[in-house]
Amino acid sequence: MTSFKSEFLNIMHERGFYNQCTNEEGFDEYLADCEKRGIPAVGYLGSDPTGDSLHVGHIVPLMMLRWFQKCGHKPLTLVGGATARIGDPSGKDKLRPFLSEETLAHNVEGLKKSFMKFLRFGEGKNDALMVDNYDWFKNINYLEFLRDIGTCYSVNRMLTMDSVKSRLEREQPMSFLEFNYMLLQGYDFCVLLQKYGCRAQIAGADQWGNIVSGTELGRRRYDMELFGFTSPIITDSAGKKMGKSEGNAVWINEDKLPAYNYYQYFRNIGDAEVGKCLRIFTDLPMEEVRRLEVLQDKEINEAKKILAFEATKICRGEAEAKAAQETAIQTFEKGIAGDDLPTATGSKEGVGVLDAFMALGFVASKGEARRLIKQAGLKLNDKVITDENYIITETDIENGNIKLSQGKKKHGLLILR
RNA sequence: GGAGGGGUGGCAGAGCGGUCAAAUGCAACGGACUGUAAAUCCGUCGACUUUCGUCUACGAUGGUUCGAAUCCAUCCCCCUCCA
Repeated sequence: MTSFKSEFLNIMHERGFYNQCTNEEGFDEYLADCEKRGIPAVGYLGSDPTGDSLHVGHIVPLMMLRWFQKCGHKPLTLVGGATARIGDPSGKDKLRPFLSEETLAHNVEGLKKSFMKFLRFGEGKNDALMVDNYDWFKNINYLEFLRDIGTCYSVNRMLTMDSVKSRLEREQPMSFLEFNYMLLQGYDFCVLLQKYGCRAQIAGADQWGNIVSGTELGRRRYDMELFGFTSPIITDSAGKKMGKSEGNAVWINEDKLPAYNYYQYFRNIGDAEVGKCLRIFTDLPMEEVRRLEVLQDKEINEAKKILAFEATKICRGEAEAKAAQETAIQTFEKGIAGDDLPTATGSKEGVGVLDAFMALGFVASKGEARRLIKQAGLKLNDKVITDENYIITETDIENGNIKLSQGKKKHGLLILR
């Protein structure tokens, strides 16, 4: 096993966060030196506010930053207010739609909330700081920018960057606007270097090109070595990106997804993913991870519960995680309905089954509910519903609840009032 | 500015006057098997009512026709090449 001098890189390697580094030895030396002298190294993670919450796919670099902080270093979280106005061409075939000012402002707030779940912000020497690149880009002078920064970039080189090259190869259009994206991100890095002494950028593997853009600019323009460090893109055993549940993204912010659903996402993870997820999505010590990931067959469910609980705890807090877990145990193991299940309300006069499932949001239309009934996919208090015209009334209350289920995994409560 | 190509359901992508609610693939969902896993098999996959049926939908608006996603006109948007 490779051994690094710095605690941070050792952890990254051991937990499966390590994908690629611009200069492994140099970065290791730098970090080890900081750690030894008790001076925090400064590293940043950038994210464009193209949505109003991050989802599990974004957690990987966030967790890296979390460990970075735990190792005594100082994380910066950059919100790409400016870069979101451009659109990162990496991995995209099309120009992104422009976002309105209101949407951007709303998204920035959402992003900040997401960040705060994973890092400790404040004024202390290794507390995290939030910055927005719109602050330095909004008043930038185009001519100066071109002369200062543009001279450091060779178009020949830019054309070889993957984000650009793949577009050209697939004969997809790329606007000049997007072409400039890497200059902005490169410039960000250097601004943070000058303002905060930031020498490291941490991100997902898809950001490699943009990171290199920054390290090269740092060397050319400021004669400073910057480090880039990326995580692998986390995929499931089928090779698909993780982070979708029931066709929807698994959001970090609670207003986008209840803790119970968040918990269930991890509870339902594939066997093959358990070890990987324990390393990446939880803070559990490695001895514990190693113990859990070797569990087989039914026992692996215990590992999944711990994974789900620990992951939910980080993102939603311990109380929420406990409530979610309790509800899951009640619902799935004891067969009675837990309190944290999604609920819908209906009239005391009685509610048609089709409407009840609509109200819970389990089905998008009555037609869909009918189909599911034909397929024996809907249940009322664990009994398969066969009559689509059935009216649910108070006589259906069992154990104090009316439990509605779709398939085996989606459960909800109906409250009559 | 000139020439050409294109805009179809969550995505990809057929259809090119009726038999089109629209092939096929992916995704998604339900069932069987299981462990709230994976793989596999079966089924479903616009809306309303389910029995017939009705309505909305193939960039937008008009038109031709008994009948249009399919033809025509105008407009909007996208792409490629040339200048």
